Amino acid sequence: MTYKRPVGTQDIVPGVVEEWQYVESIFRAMADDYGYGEIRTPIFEDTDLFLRSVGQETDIVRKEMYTFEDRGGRSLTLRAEGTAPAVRAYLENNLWNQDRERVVKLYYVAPIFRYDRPQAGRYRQHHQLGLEVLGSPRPEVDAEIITFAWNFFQRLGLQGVQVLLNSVGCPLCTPAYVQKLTAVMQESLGDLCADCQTRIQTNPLRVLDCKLCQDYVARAPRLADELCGECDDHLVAVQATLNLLAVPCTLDHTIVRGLDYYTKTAFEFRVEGIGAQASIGGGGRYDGLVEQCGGKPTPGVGIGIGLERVLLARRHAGIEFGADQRDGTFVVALGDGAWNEALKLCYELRAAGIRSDVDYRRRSLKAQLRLADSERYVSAAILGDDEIARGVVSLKNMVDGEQTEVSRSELIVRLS
RNA sequence: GUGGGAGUAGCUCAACGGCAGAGCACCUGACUGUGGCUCAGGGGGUUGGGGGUUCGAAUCCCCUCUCUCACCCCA
Repeated sequence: MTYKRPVGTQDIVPGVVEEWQYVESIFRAMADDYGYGEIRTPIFEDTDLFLRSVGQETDIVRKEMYTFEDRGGRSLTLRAEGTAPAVRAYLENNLWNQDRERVVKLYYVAPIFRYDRPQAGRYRQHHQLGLEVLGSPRPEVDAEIITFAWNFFQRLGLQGVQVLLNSVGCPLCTPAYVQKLTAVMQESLGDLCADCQTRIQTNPLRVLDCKLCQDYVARAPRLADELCGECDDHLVAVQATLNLLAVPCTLDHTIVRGLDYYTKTAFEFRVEGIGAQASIGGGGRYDGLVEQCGGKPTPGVGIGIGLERVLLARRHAGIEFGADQRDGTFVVALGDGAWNEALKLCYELRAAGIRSDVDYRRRSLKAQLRLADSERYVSAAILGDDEIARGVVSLKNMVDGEQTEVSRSELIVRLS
């Protein structure tokens, strides 16, 4: 083995890719039902897009981006996050169509790259199922995205999914809260963990979700209690809508998210049993991001769902996938003279939309039937000199072993 | 970036200083035109890589790579 896949990446091979396709298909079907359109953006973007949107002081920017220079000297970065590229594309393609209030609903299924140390549920290339709604400040939209994710997880059979909700305020109320928080934290600065001692300067809200410093966080005022009237109303309305739609959620004051662009609603979906990385989805509102990216002031909300973690959660929940479904007809040739005829029949079946194959190793009848069985064909069409002479095939059912003679002309109809 | 655990056949693992093995899988045959069950036989390995100690290393020591779990952080 000369080459190995890069650290933190994975090959998704036949046998496991089917469950990925299944989960993706549920997501796509639901996105369509909810009125979202798919957007596909480049796998890399100008580095600046991430620097300016995600935030200079976030871990993603500070130590996790896959940044490289192309031959033209441009600094590019592999997609570190889904929202910024979507917003960029929204502006660049004028999806808002000159109507600033137009509600544009986008979804994506895309690989995300972060230079992290891999562990359970964490990869350097992972995949996110994302939703973004641009143009609406309404709390019902926040609730729609959360409800979508909740229903998606239900549909996939995940039990015990926790929905954690919070508000990180807006430029009107957050700064005042940050001042209060900083003041309280300064009192016990020496007791905070090393990270928080710097965080309190660079990104004060992040202190709230530090696992080590929760004792001190508990003494500080809660952000949700310090919101301005508009942010408070918004949070209450999101909760009310979720309640209306029967989505259970818990207010959690430590949810602040790791990206700088969030305003008002911040939320996270967690599930136990898949390791330390328990978050299977997260997102929030970003009312300032579009403007920051050079557009007119436009509100937005979004979510990213971790595909690998959803798959992990399904496995942990004991959900079996793709048991032993059989389909198609394997063509078995008997005798040297039958191979060409078998090949022709195989292509006829394929052209008729019937899964089919032959044994290119031209082995014995026994070996061919074994192959048909292990490749999960539901039947085998046996062609020997005898059958060819009479214009028939011996059609063997691979489940019960019963065999009948079918004329070549009726075969396709019979199998369709 | 930091710390713990682990790398032996395609897979799961044994051998723990003395001839590298088992189960499963794969291939062939018993059954020369009938898969699964059974039985018999067969192919498969630079023991992750490099260096060192030793008469002798999968085994002990050092380095390195990878996997894995956790911290940090995120999906």
